[in-house]
Parts: sequence; structure tokens; C-alpha cells
Amino acid sequence: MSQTRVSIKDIARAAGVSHTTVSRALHDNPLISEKTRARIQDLAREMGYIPDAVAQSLQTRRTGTIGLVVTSIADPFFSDLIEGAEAVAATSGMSIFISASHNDPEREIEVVETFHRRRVDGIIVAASRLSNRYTTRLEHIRVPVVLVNQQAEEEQTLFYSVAVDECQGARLAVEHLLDLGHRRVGYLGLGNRLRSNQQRLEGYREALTWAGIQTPDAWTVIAPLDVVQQEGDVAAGQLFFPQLLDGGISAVFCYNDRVAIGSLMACRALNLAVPQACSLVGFDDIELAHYVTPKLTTIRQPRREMGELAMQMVLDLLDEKPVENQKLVPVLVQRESTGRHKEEGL
Amino acid sequence: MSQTRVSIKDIARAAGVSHTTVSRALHDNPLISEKTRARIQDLAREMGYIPDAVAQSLQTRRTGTIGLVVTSIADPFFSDLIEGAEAVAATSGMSIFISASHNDPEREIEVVETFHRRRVDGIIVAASRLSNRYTTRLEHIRVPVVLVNQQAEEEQTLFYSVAVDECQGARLAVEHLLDLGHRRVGYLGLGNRLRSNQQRLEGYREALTWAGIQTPDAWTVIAPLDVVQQEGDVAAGQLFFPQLLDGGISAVFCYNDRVAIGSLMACRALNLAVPQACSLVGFDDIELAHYVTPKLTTIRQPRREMGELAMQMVLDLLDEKPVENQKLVPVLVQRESTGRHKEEGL
DNA sequence: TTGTAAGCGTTATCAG
DNA sequence: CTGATAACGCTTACAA
Repeated sequence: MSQTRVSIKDIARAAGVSHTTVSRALHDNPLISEKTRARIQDLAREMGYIPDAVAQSLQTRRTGTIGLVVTSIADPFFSDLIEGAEAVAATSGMSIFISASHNDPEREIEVVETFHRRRVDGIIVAASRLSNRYTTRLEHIRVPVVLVNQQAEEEQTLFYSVAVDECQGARLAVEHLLDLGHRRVGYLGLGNRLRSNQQRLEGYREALTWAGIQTPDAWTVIAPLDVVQQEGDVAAGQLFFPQLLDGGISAVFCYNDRVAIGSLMACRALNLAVPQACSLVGFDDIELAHYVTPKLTTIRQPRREMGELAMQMVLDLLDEKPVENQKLVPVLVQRESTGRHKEEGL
Repeated sequence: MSQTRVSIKDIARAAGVSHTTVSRALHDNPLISEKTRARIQDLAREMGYIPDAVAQSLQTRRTGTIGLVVTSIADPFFSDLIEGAEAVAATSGMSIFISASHNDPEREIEVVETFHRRRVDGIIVAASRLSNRYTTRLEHIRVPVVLVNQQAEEEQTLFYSVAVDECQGARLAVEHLLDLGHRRVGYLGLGNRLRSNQQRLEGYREALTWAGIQTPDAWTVIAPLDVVQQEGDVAAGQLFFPQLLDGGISAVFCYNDRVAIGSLMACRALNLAVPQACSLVGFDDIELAHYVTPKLTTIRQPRREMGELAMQMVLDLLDEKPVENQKLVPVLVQRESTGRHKEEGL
């Protein structure tokens, strides 16, 4: 009907009161008579009034929105995280903006600035590569920022954080393999995951060192940044697993489940039985891990919970509640891709 | 430094001009001297000015945002779609809101209304269940709405649409099985996908009828709404595949890849070889389909493209370009889960 | 070329 | 209890 939206002034005119009164009536302000409140609310409904969030935001300095930056939306890791974050945002009537950085720091900071320009109430960045190089561009940001599994090589201290203990996860994986009798354990990493690759590598080395085992260079292969970026994680696993095999390993801890699946494909191509000829451990526990043959043993990362946690942190910050950085402990999920090591002699 | 953000008035004061001049300078308005333009722009940069998108929106009646509603963010189908939509939105400097309806029509309409309240410039709804029952609540929405694969049983005519030809996809699947020599082909559907389940069932029946084959009731099983909602698609496949088997089929067209994977699991549990004992065709071509054993034959649905297309439609509508509803044709991707039917006699 | 003033739709501050 | 009036930060006639 009406070409234009109805505003509180329109209602005021129709009701013969001031727009101030209408605003109050609509907000159940106690300073208003029960009668007019009801009358105005009915009228508003009849007239199809919908408050203008933009105008409200201008006045209240709150938009009720949160910006969420991930490297890739379609990556199951992040889509789970987003879903968790969205779910808790929704319970508070908050809406979320989503944007993908594609692992490009420049793009990432652009997105953050866009969100800031849109006056979001808070920002969550997953796998952030924002390092201290960018602090000058970021320190003027006056809304809460929470980083999830941040990837910058130096620790970012300007912001809050939620992170999984990557190092501990890697140790769990390697210790599991050691428990199964493996001694020659390799690591297949990804060169485009700066920080977490470093940490998982570290955990891998620690676990072996603690067991009194040296780690020759031939036991660790890191797929170079550009091929991962180009071909994806699975292909990287598939491509570089053979190199590791030449190193003489009997088991491999893979950077994540996708790399492990790539390795699985490589094994199949080489006619190597998993886990009989080679044990494989992944990281993340994405859905794929359940449906592949053999089912993947992996380190579970609570993706959804991390999204929920990060969002809850932002909301608490907005309520001026105190919050603490979170370090989550991943757990081992044993399935079929790992088995007891059989000595060559047998 | 400054506790508060810098506005064009602050810049105006610092530059000794009116805020109007600043606004013009920042927008490269030709009505301004080259000199002051440069001076103001430098000053703005120095002072760390960031335009307030909220205030701009209030004035210009454009927010530069698009609302996107999906049933589930973590579902690879939708996350791909979102990624496509986000990518084209980003090229136009648009930001997107994302929200999940969890397949609940009431929640879906709430989200749409929230977006509308936030003055988004356009709305995309995937797998919408908005039927004509809701038109009264929706007809006052004055922004472009594009539905992707809408699921309401009656066709929704109020809005624009992008959809895959489900019926044709189903026919392709069944014809493929017929070509392989199968005659007793079953359909394993999902009761919570109102429209697309109906259409795929229809395509299934058509293909068989055209081949002169009757379709006894025992050949089609539809997993009931509540168990699918509760347990998920894979479990539904796993649970109901055996029923179909009892119907005596030699091949099954599954509602989607997840159902097919569930069926695969069921086969494995029953020690039935795929495709030797039973051929399986899925729908969608999600990533999982590649990595499962045997790799799934499926009907590819161009998910990312559908997101891109829908977003492009919204943008065109905003530019007042004419647009047409899109009906996409899915294609068969033959992999390993289907094979030639061996007559029982052999 | 620049400035003044009005207005976008709200909420908030005061008087009545 | 209610209503003027002034903000919020910006764009855009209309004047100078």
C-alpha cells in the first residue's frame, strides 16, 4: 500500500500525540499511561510499523551486530565455527556480518576496517594473520576484538583470544603413535598455516624427543605455501605424502584431516594398506573423518564451541563483564587409521 | 588517543571550513577546488577519519548490506552457496548478514523481518519454506528478495528465484541406472525437504514410467521428517536403506549425497558390495562424495554458482536492471558407486 | 567555490 | 504523564 515505510511520526500524527510519546509507548516506558500505551501499540501494529534499526543505532551508538572474519566460509572448520557463533549471537538478538579473507592479511584488515566503519559492536577473527605490523592501523578500533586460533607468528597481545592448544594436540597424536609401537613417525605439515603449523611441528618434536627419539629432517615435510593455497589441503597431502614415505617412516601425523585424507589417497594409489603398512593421524575431526575408509584417527578440535565461546566473550565484553583468554585442550579420537606397529622382522 | 571517533565536523573545525565542504571533498565532488580537496583528504587521513556507515545509511537510504538466510550454515551445501554469494557481494563493497533458520518457517520469517528492520538492501533465502500463508507478513517488504531452491509446496510467486531443475536431475540419475541395465530402482527420500523431495520423487517416477516400468510402493521410502531433523541425513540413509533393500531393488537413487553415504554405511554393515550388489546414486556432489569408498556417482548441483547468481540478481535488481528467474540444469557425475546390473541368472 | 539549513528516524533531556 | 527540542553523523538542496 503505502509507498513509504511508516515512522513513529506517522503513528504520532494518526494518534494525535507527539512522536516522543509513541517512542515511549513502544518501549514500554513506565512514564506512560497504560491506556495510551495499549492504544499506540495497537495502532503501530495495524499500521505495520517496523522500527528502523539504522536510526536507532545512530542514536544509541549500538548496532546489535558483530563482524566475523574467516579465511574461507566453505571450509568445514570455519562453517562450524560460524554456526556456533551465530547461534549464540541469535539468542541475544544480534546479527552477524560474515566475510572471507582468503588467508590474505591485506584483505583481512580491509574487512576489519569495513566492519568498523559499519559500527559493529564487536569483531571476531578466525585464523587471523594480523601481526604487530598492523597495530597502528588497528589500535584505534574501539570495539572488542576476539581472535580465534590466531596465526600471526608473534603473539598478538592487543586483542582477546580463544585458541586450541595446538602443541598439546600434536603431542597427543604422536604419543598415540608411540603407544602403538611406532618409532619412525613423520610429520606432514602445511606451509600456509603459519602459527599452528609451527606449533604442531613443535609438539611433534617434543613428543618424540621425550621418548628419546631423534627427528631426522627426512621425517618432516611441509607443503609449500603456494601449492597449498593453489591446490588445497587434500591435494597437498596427496602430493607430499610419498616424499615422507621415502624417509622411511611407519606412521605420519598429518597437519589436519584433509591432509590425512590426501595421504590416504596417496596410500591407496601406492597400494599401501592403512593402517597395516602405515598409520595416519589427522587433526580437527571434520565430518569427512567419519566416512572415509578407514575412518580417521584424529585430534578433535571443538570448532563449534570455539565459535560459541568467542561470541560469548564478545557479548560479555559488551556487558562490561570481565573475560579471560581461553586455551582449549583438544582430545584424541581413536578410529581405524592407526594400528599397532609390526616389526619388519615379522 | 581521542576517546571518541572523529567526525566530519571535527575535520571541518580543524581545517577552518564547513562540514559540508569536508563531505564534498571526501566524495571527490567536482564542486570543490582541487587544493582544498587535497588538503581535506590529507587531514582526514591524518586524523584517522572513518566515515560512519550508519549515519550515511540513514541519509542515503542504502545500507550496502544484504541478508542471507540458510537452514544450516555448517551444511556444505549452504556454506558453498554463502561463499559464492559473499564473493560477488564483496566485489561491490557490500557486506552480508548471515543467519540460520534451522528449517523452521517461523524462525525463517523472523530472520527476514530482522533483516528488513536492519534496512538491508536485499535478501536471499535458501531452501525457503515461506509459503503463501505468509504473504501478508511479507508483502510490505520493499527490498528485492531472491529465493534459492525454495521448498514451499506451492510455488512462491511474490519473489524472484534461482533453482536447480530437481526433476530433471532425478531423471538423469534414474536414466543412468537404467542405462546400466537396472530395472528395479528404488528412491530413498527425506521427509523434511518438502518441495525438492517431491520433485525428485516425481523425476524418479517419470523416468521409470517412460521406460515402461511400474514403481511399486516398496521401491520408495521417505525418511520421516522428525527423524531426519533429529538424526541428520546420513543417519536417515543408514536407517532406512535396509527397508528399501527388502523391496528387492538392485539400485537406489538417494535424495542426496549424505543419504547415499548413509546407505553406503548400511551396505557395509550388511556386507553388501557397492556397486556389485547394489548401485547408489546421490545428489549435490558435495566434497565428501569424492573421498568415500567407492566414490559416489551423483548429480552435481552448482552450489557456489547458485549463490553467485542469486547475489548478482539482487545487485542487478538494486541497479534496476531487469532480471529473470533462473532454472539451472544439473549434470550427472559418474564415479564408482554405480555399475552394470548383473542378471540374477548369471 | 563555499556555507547555511534542513532532514533521515530515532532516543534523550528537559520543562510543563 | 506528555510534549517541545536537541542531538546522533551524514548528505543535499538552496543561497551566497
